[in-house]
Amino acid sequence: MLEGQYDSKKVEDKIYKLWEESGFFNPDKLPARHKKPFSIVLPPPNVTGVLHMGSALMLAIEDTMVRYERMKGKKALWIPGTDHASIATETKFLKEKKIFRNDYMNKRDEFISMVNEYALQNQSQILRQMRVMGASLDWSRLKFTLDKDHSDTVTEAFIQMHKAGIIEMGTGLFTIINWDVKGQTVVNDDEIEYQAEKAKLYTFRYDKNFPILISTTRPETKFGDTAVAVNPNDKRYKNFIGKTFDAEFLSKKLSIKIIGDPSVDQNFGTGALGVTPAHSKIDAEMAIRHNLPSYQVINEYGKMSENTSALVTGKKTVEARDIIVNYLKEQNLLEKEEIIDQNIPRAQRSGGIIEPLPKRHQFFIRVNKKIPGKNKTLKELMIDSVKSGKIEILPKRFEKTYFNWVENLRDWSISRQIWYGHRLPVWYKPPAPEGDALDYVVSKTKPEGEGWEQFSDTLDTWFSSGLWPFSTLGWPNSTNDLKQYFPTSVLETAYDILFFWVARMILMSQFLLGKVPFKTVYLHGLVRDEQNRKISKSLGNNIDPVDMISQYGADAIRMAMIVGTSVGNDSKVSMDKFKAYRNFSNKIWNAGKFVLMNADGIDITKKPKLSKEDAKYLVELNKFIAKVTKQMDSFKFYMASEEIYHYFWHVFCDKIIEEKKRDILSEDIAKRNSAKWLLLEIYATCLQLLHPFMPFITEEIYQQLPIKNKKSCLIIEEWPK
RNA sequence: GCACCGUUAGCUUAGUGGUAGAGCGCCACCUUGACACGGUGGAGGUCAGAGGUUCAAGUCCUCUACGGUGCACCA
Repeated sequence: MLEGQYDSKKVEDKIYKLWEESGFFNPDKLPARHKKPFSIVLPPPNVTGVLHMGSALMLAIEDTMVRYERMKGKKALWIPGTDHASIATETKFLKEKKIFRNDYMNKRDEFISMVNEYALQNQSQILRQMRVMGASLDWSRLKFTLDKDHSDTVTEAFIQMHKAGIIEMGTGLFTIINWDVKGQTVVNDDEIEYQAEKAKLYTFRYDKNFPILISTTRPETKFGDTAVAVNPNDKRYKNFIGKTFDAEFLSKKLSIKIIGDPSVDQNFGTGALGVTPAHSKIDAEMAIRHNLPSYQVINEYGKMSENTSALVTGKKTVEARDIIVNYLKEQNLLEKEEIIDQNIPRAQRSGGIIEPLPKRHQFFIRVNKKIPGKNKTLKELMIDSVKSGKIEILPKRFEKTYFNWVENLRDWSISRQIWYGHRLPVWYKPPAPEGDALDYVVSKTKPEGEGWEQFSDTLDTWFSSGLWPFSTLGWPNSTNDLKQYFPTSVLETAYDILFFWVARMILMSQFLLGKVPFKTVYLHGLVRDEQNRKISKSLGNNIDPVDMISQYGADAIRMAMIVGTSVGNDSKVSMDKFKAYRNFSNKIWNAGKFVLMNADGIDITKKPKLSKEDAKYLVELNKFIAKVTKQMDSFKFYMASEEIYHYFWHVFCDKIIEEKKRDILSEDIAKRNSAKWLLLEIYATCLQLLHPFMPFITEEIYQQLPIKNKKSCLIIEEWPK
């Protein structure tokens, strides 16, 4: 019997165990009425740490969807997993343990097993937290991105894409990559964050005989200049175009060709810019257009190479800059020095400066290359997937953002110089020759013969994540799961990984399976605190969901996160909100006490003749069910949850129960039975409606309801009609 | 520079053309036999500003202000 106040601590573990033992999280074990498949893959949390409020929100929304669809009679599958998150995990590991990877130069395996151990520790905690949230995940299908299965999938995908020419090795000299000096790896365009800073724009000439003044914020790169570019329409410079001048910059001899290129802005600086093909993407593109040579002058440690001047060789770039500026001043070559606004690029993970430089033997996914046999590029496929309506993004406005991003997409650099991750299935015979040319073989296993070695680079972590929706279902094998559950029904995730992840999954799925990976993308927002600040450790406003759950109960936390959180919008959490839904849990409990107290001798399956008033309440209930169902079907969980809250508390408890108290004490047996039946009926219905949102308490009470022939668990009870 | 979003009660927000709604908080009263993690009642809004469309605008259009986000540029 229900008694006292609701105590979530006594209930939650017990109920979760009951569910796990029932087996119903696994769709194969659901009763026969569950036929039509419904599937979601859980965005696998990074094994970098424990779950945060954002993950809690994600679990709450997805579990609500899955439980709802399961009750509606769907064969509901929700696949759990975790992500090794190569770059994030390795960076965090090094930082936390104060380890330098260089100390393990010849002990790669040892290093990896250390990171892996760290990852697995986090993983086990994350999996526990998911259970604490009440997530109805099918644990029998649990995956990890470094599992053998998934790793094989990654290799297979690489091989297929390479075979089709969609993965290619870049030509080092003119392939300028974003080099993270601190993290010692290549990063992709979208792994860079720009920071607005004041910078000095220097206007000077290379030497006193050079005819043109150029402007730059980075004089130290000028050792690599092979041209000066001007706008072809610029009258000031028209006559110089096509001529080549010898120059001496500090002690370094340069040969500078004057080129006309329409990309040059006449109004910026002097309207003439030194072209440094090795240290700027735009300059490299110009170099290709104008057939210019390219010389690297900054190395991978962010220091000046020997190919510069003895004055600066070996110095860090900023030190070199000072030396150069002083030299220019002394030689009277510096014309002007002005402060301008500039965006300094930094690596998102390590915080290190990004140094654009050329790098050999890097692999790229070509997004603008026609796919053999399809006559379309990856970019076009990505756009078509959404434009055709095969994928719907909620809220709709993110479709525009998506198109905008895809249209501006450049080739995806997938080689990373870190160790924790999927190693490229690429083999070569060391030593690699000088220059770009390299004989290599792409293969699952070491090729026949002597001397083969595997590339030391690993793949961008998003390459692996991009395969997740079908890798988890068994691709490349044609499994039952793949046949039944792919494309998945809904992909639910935070909007800040729309590009990183969602777009990549669409890319991969379109190329490898020729299908979209999911039908609906439901994007949720960021979780903020009461003061509208982003929740982060550095702000000290970090809220631990597990902590909150032990204080207020998982159901309360889930409701607090869902009510008022409409699709795509940021949400706020506060203790007040948690408390409010903890109180609601208790209200449900106490109402249950009252209903059960008066349910003696009532058989809910046998509707008695209802009083006029009670019949009216029943009609209202049915209208209410229809309304809530409609909201659930259109992903308006924030609305449905609030409606049920309101109906339960302010209609059922405040109005109906209070009124029926009289009838229950009435002399009139018919009136009494009508009232008692009505209360039990509405109460049981509310438990069902509330179950997707507040699974623990509703299940706990359901187990005690005096209903004949009820299901073994509320989780497989039918959604009310 | 381009784009997107937001601006409704003290706070969080719903409301996708027809008389301003909810939750929390606040105030007053009530220890009534489910519940004080409760009940009853109540105060509180010129829907950011200006203009327009319409019989009718929080809702559609234009502009402005403020706040936020994304992308691009970054010589």
